[in-house]
Amino acid sequence: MFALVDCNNFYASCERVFNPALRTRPVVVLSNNDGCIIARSEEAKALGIKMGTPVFKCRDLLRRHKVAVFSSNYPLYGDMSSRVMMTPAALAPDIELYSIDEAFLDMSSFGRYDLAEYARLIRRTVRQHTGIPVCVGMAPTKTLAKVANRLAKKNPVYQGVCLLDGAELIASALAMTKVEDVWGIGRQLSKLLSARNINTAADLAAAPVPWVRKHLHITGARLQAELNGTSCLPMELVRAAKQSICTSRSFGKSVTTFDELHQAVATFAGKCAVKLRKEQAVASMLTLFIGTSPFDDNEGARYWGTKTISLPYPTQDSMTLIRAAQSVLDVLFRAGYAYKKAGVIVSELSPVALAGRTLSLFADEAAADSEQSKTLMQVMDGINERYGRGALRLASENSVGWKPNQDRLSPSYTTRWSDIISVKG
DNA sequence: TCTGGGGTCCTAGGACCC
DNA sequence: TCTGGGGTCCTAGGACCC
Repeated sequence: MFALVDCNNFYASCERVFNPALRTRPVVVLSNNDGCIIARSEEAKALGIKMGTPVFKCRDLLRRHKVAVFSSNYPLYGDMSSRVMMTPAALAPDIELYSIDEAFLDMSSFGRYDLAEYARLIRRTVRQHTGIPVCVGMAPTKTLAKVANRLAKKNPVYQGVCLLDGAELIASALAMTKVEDVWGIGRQLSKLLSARNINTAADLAAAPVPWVRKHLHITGARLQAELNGTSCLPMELVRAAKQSICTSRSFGKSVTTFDELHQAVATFAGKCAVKLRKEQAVASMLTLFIGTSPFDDNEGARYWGTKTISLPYPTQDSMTLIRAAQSVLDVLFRAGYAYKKAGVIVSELSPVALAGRTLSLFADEAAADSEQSKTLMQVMDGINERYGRGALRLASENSVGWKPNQDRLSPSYTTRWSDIISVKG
């Protein structure tokens, strides 16, 4: 058996924990740059606000119903996530942290327990320890645990806990679940399926296996088996090493000058370097992309440029990565456009422990970050760890011209002393 | 005026190897 | 008449997840 513990309306719930006055108000949280709505409390959902709606399209509705609107506060959500996960981690032998607000638990050794009662214990304890409401779904496969969790969320009769532990229960759960709500079935596949009159999870479970294998490929075949009770997706107890790391942002206002774009690109490359060091990895490739708004009606005003280069050697050094990104910008930049977004991706990652083993073909070229670079980066990370992000940065990292909008940011209640003090004051 | 960010996996086809 | 077998790597594109 697998359990899926999934936080309810996670970002909105995080905002509520430290602001009880919000408990009776609809709450929404915005994407970076305050563009779209990406989290909604139940009340906000009831107002008909859809996931991903651009704020400017529902500004009136938000005002009319006195919806509390927040910029996204990732330091807060990330920290709350790790607090939430401590409880299920303590209550089950194995946990897979699946996303910021979800975890799978291995319940296979709980044969002698009342599983529904245990699920209620998990739910109650998370709520008590963190203030975050969660739902728990349990079933013989991960995909069915997802189905169970969804039912627990949607239907109040479950009171936040749904256990699917028999053929009949599973069959009726599948019949109640639309195929597009199944984990792994997105917009395109559900279109394909409905054209074949496959409309519920039960229909998909019963569809001819060769047809599923042909049109939904190996992932779809696995999914179908999971719906039929055969577990194909094992617990993944250690997070796999990252294959790529991306830092990208939309800009608060259009950027037209090379200098401002240059600073943005340097900042993103610098952030990628920090993430690389945190991951204890080095990168061999770097991709830069820059672009205008894709929503501009004037097609001549649109531009999207992207280019990937090999780095001189696998590196996690901020200066090397920033210089590389800037050299790509020299190639991609076109004057006369109103840039709205840029990003840096580092890829071909390998563990830092392996770096430096490969020598350069040309003896006089460096093949890895120097000892000096390593020490310098260590000092920089240490200072920023102690005095806060951005306390020490390279001169080219600058956010004056392109800073994303973040007008409705809540305090970082759990990670920043200065924010708490200002709240009190 | 105004539209997110960060990831993964799979397939198909071409090109190549011995 | 008849023309091998077994692979890898790379890339672009598509689909999905939260």
